[in-house]
Amino acid sequence: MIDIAILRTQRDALAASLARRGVDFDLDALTDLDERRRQARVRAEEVRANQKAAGKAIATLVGEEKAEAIADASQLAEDYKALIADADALDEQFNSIWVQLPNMTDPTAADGLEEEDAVEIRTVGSPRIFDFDAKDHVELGAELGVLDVERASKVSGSRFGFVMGDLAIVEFALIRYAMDMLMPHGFKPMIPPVLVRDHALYGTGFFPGDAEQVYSITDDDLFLVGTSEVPLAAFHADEIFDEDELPVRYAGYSTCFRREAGTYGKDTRGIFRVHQFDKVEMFSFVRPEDSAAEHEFLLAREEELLGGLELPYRVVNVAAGDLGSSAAKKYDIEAWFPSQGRYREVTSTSNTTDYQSRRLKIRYRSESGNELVHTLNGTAIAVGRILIALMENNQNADGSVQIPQALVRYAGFEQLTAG
RNA sequence: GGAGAGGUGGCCGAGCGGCCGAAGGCGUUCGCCUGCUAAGCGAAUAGGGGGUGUAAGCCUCCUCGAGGGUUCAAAUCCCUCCCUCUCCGCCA
Repeated sequence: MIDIAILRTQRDALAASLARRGVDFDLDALTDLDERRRQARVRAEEVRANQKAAGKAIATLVGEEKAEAIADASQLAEDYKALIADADALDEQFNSIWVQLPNMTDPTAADGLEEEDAVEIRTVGSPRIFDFDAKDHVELGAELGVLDVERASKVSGSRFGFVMGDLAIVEFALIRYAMDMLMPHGFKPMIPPVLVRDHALYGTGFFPGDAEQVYSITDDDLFLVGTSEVPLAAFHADEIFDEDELPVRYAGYSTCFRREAGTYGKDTRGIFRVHQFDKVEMFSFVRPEDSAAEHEFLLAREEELLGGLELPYRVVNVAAGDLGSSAAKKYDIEAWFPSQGRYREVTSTSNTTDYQSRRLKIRYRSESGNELVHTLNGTAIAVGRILIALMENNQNADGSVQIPQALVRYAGFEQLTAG
């Protein structure tokens, strides 16, 4: 949710921001509604103030005077009820529209509406040229006996996988690798709940917009998170930090659940796009003036992690129209996937400015009063896709897979081999 | 799943129809004092919306878990829901 003051004082900037996202909103109607709701509120409050004053006087009166005063106050109470109902209805009408507005777009976010409009910032490493027929991760995994998607579909349907044996150990290695890399930078390891209540999803901007991507446990009014960003952000809901506590950084490890509604026929092979995967997610709470730098900082951590795994990748600045509702700016890192012959997203880091903190009421005490913090998130390790990238990029002609040096100390072996 | 207790400001904790947005304590901040960062003294100290003002400020409304209700008046009474804790049962 963005600041309502922006509608009143920076309407042109808001209109420009929406235009860059390709979102169409009738701001004139919204401004009109905003004015009417405030007027209604003032009318109701005037009557309420009179009613309260009258009520206080009653306590000091007796007999007929008292009876008369009660009758008068009674009328005021009735009037107030009608007026406040009016004001509340207008508020509700306004808010239902307002929460749908996406975050203000950062001027440095790339122009364009589509995924393809992302602007490449840099490429690191280069795709490997194979002197043998490279296999994809499904084939490699099956032959090595470390990945089974066929049985997964028997058990759970499409878009699931069993990660097995040494490949499972590589996941554990990746997690520890990520934590060891992040902890020195002040990230606290967290294992959050993956079932959350709806306020956490509203607070992070996934509801109402992206509700169709979220698994719901209707019997208990709980929802499975698609990223630990959700519980990590909501962790500090309704709290006020002391300024010197900031920045607060977390590295959350959790399973992530996504319905992938509307992606039929897209990335259907293997575990590239699945309903369930594990991820280490970075999350930061910072002062507003620090968020742009923090965003670069998170990107730097992502590059450090990927670079350490020796994977070829490129960094892109995501187009305004492809940002999602809560991000003002977003960088994706795309690693090279040999079987697809192209770069695909493996991490994503967003500066959500005060969009989430406003909804979650996360503030800090500053000299000029309490202010909303800025929140940012970024993928440290999306396990499934990294496992694919490692297998496909580091495969040998005999179907074995080389483990990057940085992981060997955690995994305890240097290769994935059959048998 | 069964039985009970409770949800009040940064924290603890009183209040149980009107003088309560809320005693008292702790903490924090500012000032004073004391020949050292201790004690003591004084003051300030919840969040949010709206109006007005260049601003400091002033006015006003809402919030004592959430939402309804009773009443001229609700933290206080009634209803529904949520959450936490204790005991029992079950369980990784």
